[in-house]
Amino acid sequence: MEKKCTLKDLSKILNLAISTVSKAINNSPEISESTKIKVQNTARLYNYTPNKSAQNLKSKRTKTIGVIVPDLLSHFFAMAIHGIETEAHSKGYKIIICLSNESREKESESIKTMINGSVDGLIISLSKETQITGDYGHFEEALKYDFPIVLFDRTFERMICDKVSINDQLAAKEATEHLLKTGCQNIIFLSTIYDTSVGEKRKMGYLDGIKNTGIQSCILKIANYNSFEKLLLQQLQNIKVDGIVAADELSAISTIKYALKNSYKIPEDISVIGLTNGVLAKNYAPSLTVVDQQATEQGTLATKTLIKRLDKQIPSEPIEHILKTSIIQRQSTFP
Amino acid sequence: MEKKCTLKDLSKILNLAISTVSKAINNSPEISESTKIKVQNTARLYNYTPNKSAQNLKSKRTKTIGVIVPDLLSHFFAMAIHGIETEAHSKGYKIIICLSNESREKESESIKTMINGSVDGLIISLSKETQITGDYGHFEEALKYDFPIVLFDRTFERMICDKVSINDQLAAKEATEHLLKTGCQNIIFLSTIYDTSVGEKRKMGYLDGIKNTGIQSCILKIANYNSFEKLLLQQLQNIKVDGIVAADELSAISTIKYALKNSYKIPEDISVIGLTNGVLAKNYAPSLTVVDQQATEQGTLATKTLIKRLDKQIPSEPIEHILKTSIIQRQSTFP
DNA sequence: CTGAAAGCGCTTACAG
DNA sequence: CTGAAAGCGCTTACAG
Repeated sequence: MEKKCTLKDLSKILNLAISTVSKAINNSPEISESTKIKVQNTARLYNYTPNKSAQNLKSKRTKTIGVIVPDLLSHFFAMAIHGIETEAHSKGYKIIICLSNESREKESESIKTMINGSVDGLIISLSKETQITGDYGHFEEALKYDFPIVLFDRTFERMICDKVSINDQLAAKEATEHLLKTGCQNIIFLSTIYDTSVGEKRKMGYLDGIKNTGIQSCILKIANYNSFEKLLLQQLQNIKVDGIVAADELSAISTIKYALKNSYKIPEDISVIGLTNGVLAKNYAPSLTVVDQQATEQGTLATKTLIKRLDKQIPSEPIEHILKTSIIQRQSTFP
Repeated sequence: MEKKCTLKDLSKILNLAISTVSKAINNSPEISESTKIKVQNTARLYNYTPNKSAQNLKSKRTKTIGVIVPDLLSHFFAMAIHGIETEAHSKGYKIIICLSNESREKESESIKTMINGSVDGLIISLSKETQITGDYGHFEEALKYDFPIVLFDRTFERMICDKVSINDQLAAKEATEHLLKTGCQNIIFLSTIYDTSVGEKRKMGYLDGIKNTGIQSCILKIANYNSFEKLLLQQLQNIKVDGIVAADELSAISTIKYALKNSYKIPEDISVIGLTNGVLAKNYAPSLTVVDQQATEQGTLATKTLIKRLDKQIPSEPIEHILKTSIIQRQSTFP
């Protein structure tokens, strides 16, 4: 491995001071055209590129953003990160990704290793465990030093920092109202994520949606996909159901799958609406009507907000963005 | 924003030399137990954490790995990155992710910004454009300096570096043979990606598979999903077909969808096998038999190889790993 | 216009 | 056992 060329190497080769070489390379107006050209040419010749760690050490900025998400395999986070990366890249930032795997411990560890000069700011969607335990101690240090953090999607209202989210409660309410509009009279809420803040909000939205309609609320919690079919069938046989609001994409698709398998017609017997969009929703037969969670947009906006914060382009009070969701009408509900 | 505590700060507080403080914190045997304790306590008290950029500058190592992939939205890469992150994390490495968006330009840019002391090594899956143009000039500099690179999945045989991949041609051959084994006699190959290197290899594998079986080869190319149903039906009415090898996941799922819609039974009338695994394949009804591309495993192995290379635990000649693919038997083919 | 010097925050070989 | 000094590679205020 050849050694990388440094300013010092160039200065020796060119017989100039290191500082002169540095300025010439950075196109400082202090330096004469002729030496600039000379320096830049030999720099190119020797494939000189400035050492990032050294630059970061001086500038106290790394031009990288840390991202901590629960996982990458769910389409939502993959899309969000896509949005984050695209926006970051367009502003000259790189992103470092850490996965919390829904574990508070790993989230904590990631925060710790990233806030020590590895990144300029953090974009985080909270892990399930953090939300369940309600223990936000691992954010204390970062917040104490005013380390810039933007929370997105899975946020925590009492944390003082910038936030980007959708109104999950409203989204679920609109989903419920959509079913009402298409004529459903017995709408239940099905959730496999009832222990997250998002799951809770969506449930509340469902309750909002049926308020004053005379519909009896009914919430079907399913902890494990192994018992999905059994629990769903029990429910369908137990009370009349003609509409289901599912708290996420996979549970909505599973609902359709098992309902069809047991000879229910979708949407004739049961309309199904899901609370996130993804490949499954789009390509399933029947395709799934969903409330879009604006994954890419959340990522993009979180990044924009963070960079503005870093550039001190926004007032010091935390900003909270709430994105509008929209319903994508497909085949699992009546038009 | 309070200033972060540094060694210098601690040394002033403790009335010790910076070097002593540094050694005490790093548990050097040179330092007496008593001062170690004193130093470590006040370090904790002041929330001291070493500055990463400074450490990197000294050690010339960043303990981070750069990852460049074409996109994140395809399940394959999301899984691969999942594997990379998990393995990297377990070895104390962070990962920086850049997306090439299938563009050679962006790939090149990412390489350039990462090899300057931002990361210790690179894991890359080549962009489509790079593969089509065959222009690998942007790797020259990195290779010249023996910068550690591991290529995975979309590799380039003439590049001298470590590689991890599967044998696409063999995978398609095995898919075809799987259909033969289950009794199919009229097997066609369906592809929407016939213009990529991978698509070409899979087609070759199909041809390998039917060689010496007396089966008439038939390749159905579909350029656009808008005409998918029409072209598929034409084909099915035109000649007898009882088995379809689809070149990727979505085209396999679409095949099932439109076949079912037109009253063909899967697998009774037509068996379908797809060449990548993903959420769709797993959750569709019927679920799709696939040749698994070992996404996570490719990611994991690429990371292991890279870290071994960084630790100089492997001989200097490049290593090429070819992972065995395996068939995941599901409902779209007979057992 | 060029250069010497200080400093970013750390580590480590060397003295004492 | 403790500390002074050099150095990682860069930038920049200050002299000349």
